[in-house]
Amino acid sequence: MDSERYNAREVEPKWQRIWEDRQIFRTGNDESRPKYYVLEMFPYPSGRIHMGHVRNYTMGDVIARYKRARGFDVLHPMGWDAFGMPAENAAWHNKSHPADWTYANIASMRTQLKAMGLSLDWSREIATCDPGYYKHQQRLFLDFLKAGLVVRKKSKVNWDPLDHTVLANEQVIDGRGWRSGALVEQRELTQWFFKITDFAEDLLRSLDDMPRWPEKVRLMQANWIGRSEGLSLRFELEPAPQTTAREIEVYTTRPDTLFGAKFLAIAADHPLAGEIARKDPELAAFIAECHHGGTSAEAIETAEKKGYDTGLKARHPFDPDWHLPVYVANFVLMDYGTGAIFGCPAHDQRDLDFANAYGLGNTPVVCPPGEDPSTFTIETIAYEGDGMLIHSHFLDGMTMKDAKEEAAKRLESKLLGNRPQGRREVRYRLRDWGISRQRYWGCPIPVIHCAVCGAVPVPASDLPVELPRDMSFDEPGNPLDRHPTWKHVACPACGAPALRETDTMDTFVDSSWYFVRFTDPWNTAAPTTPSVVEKWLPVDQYIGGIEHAILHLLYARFFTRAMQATGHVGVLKEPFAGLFTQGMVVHETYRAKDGAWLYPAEVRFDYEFHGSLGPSRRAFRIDSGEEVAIGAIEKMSKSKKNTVDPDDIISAYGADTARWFVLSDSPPERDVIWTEDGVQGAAKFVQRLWRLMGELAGLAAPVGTPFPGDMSAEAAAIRRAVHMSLIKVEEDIARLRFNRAVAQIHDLANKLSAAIGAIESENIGADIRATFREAADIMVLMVAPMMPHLAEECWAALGHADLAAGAEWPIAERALVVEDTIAYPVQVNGRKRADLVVARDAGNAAIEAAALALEPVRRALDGKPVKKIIIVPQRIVNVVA
RNA sequence: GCGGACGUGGCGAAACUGGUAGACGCAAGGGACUUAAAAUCCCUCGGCCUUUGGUCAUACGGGUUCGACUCCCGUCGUCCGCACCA
Repeated sequence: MDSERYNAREVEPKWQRIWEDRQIFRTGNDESRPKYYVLEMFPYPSGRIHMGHVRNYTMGDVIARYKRARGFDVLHPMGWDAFGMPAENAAWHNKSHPADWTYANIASMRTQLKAMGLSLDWSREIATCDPGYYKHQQRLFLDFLKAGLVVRKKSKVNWDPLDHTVLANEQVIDGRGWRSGALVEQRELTQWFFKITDFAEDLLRSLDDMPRWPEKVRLMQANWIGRSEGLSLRFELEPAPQTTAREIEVYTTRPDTLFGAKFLAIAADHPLAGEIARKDPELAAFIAECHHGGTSAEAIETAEKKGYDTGLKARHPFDPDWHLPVYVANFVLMDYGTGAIFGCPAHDQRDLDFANAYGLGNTPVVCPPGEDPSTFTIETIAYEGDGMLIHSHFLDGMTMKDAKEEAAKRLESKLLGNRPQGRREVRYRLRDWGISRQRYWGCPIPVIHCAVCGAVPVPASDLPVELPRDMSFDEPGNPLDRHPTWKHVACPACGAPALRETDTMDTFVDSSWYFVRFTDPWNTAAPTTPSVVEKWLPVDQYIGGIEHAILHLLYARFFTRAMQATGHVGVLKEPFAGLFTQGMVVHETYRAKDGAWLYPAEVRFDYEFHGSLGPSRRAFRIDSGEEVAIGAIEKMSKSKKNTVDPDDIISAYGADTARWFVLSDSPPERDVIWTEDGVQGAAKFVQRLWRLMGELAGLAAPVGTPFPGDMSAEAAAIRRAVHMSLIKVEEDIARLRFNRAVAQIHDLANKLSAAIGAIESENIGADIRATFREAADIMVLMVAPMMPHLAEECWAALGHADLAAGAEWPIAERALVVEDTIAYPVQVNGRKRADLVVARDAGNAAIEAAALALEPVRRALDGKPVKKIIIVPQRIVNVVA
């Protein structure tokens, strides 16, 4: 028998070359087969792929190859998210140019990806740093500008003092820059914004219509958009010397609690606070103090509620003689609502904390169910739930909902200064997307600033505004701004000397439309070809990390809408019909006595036994023998040295082994633990499958042999197992449950090995030979999406002249898996006691009689009378005694 | 604080719509082959007991049901997101 080992190192490049020569993964734009667009989030070209990429791209590739086999016209492209700060940092450290650094990284990562055997259409490759790409992005910017979707406004921005750049709110995590980790400062700058808030309602509402997105992601986006329905309400101020202002506008979602109001509070940044502070140094000092408060989670958590009494008095809207004090308070935010609130201590914890600190008291106006309104009081814990209105005049006895409605209605029809005093309003937490970045390595914003004409768009014919090549990166700040000539241009409108915008776009802009560009990357005249976009979008299956649940995915959803509004996309709205967020690749950490982290390759393991406690595992340094602490299993990171380089795995075991392993152990949405044992297990299975297919090739009938008329029971049983596996693997791949598909294939391999073992005679029947032919072919085609190289090699060994990658998916014969007997587990009082095999068409009476006749059932019944017998067809029999 | 997810052998896990808990794999132990090793093949592998059987067991405590890993209530723990959003 052929005992040759499968040599992935030789075989894999061979098939990769053949695939490439025959261009079988090229996708045209004018086929009529049903389309399927698979996309994995494109990588940042850091220089090396990591295991996370391997997992991500393998999953997408399995789907792409499977869908191709099922007759779909599959689009599966790849590109590079190539702008961003690491290139500039590298330029600064190594004196290399960001473009050179980036393109060199792309070249080496492309080689690595190709070694994985991914079925990608490389003819559509794009890099966002390529002028041929960002030219179109600038065009989109200008079209958005014309459509009113871009605005320039002065605003307070999050300034990252380490990266010298502006960050979007989404990029500030716990008060720190998402990349640098530096404490973010507030600065006032004039910035370009995309008006994502114009689409807030639609972005929120459409989430309900995205069944193939994880619930978790939709929820995160909904929370982020943060819709609230409330009332804008103006309080009249008593005349006072501090200010000429006659009113304060607050925003509230709880107009039902107006009769519980004890104070008004405005933000430290509120214009009125600023006005009063000019004449009131004590208030000025208080405002300054508010600004110094940290924005970190801990700082907010522990921050005391503090306020400053302005001395102003506001009139209660339902009782002009009722005056409320007006405070400046540290817990009121200027950038939400109107920057002012009314405080109802009994029903808002923050207000209660504040009221208790300043002795303002509280009046409960909502009585929880089951409480006695006459005795219900609030001390230190506010009641924020539903209930019945009390102490509230005309609202008394109403539910919260009715009271909100009634209060809103009255305030809408009540006039203050010729305008309704209250106005219903929907507010969002979502802010406009600030895209200006003070960096070199990004897409230039195509605008020229003219002293006379203002901000003038660069004419479309002048695009792209290209980044200058001759740069220096030895100082902090924006290199483009320091360039001696680049920014000096003539105003396109009046011809006078003018200055280019030197800010570049947030790199999230680049990734907000790349999936659209992939549909027709050859169009040099326009960003998209709408008819082609129509054909391919939406992406049928998008796969990437959960870390992009909010930022990237929300921006891309916005962009699709904005592109639709500007005619670059047709009727489509949602870019990603199906979203899958895969888990991370994690690994144990190892730490020496001196605290140094060690690579997995520097450690060996021993097992010790402690009786029933099970084995314990210890780790030792290979070089010194010193014992090493086995640490937590964590996301692979260079700093903790718990990384495994895909290149090493591929050269040691082959791409198929790596692919098989990342698919096999854990459900794809969960983290997978990378272990050396696991990889070896995968490698062993590669060899085992190769041997098994070799054995079957020797026993199987030639390709194309029909089944004989007479099939033995053995042959029928094998066919049943094969087709059962096929059905399950189809279901599992369709639902992205790759770990189950892997288990199923293992199982079938076990069964086929057993079948071969059971057949020892020299003269194997024609039925068995034909069955083995079918079994081997189906097995190989099922494995092909996951281990494509091994599949090709087996396919050829099995006598096929064509490519497995081009073969059609086998047709599962469902009739085969139906058995003519059914094995029922028989329970007595819900506890399994016996098995019962009956004919498929046996009636209930026959099943009951047979079940009661079983010896273990009689024993379990122990003479007790049977109350009833439950028979669930095809499932179970339960005898209730 | 608010919202969400999760909790099953030594480990990763599986279990369909409420129907045989632990498929499949890893690790481990025993055996075969071998001068030896690797590779390969076979057997065992949740706990306990009086072991052709019984009993307990899906974080813990209750409930619904003929039947619960699955549904409901409560407790504990872990992880994730948001966070003074009025």
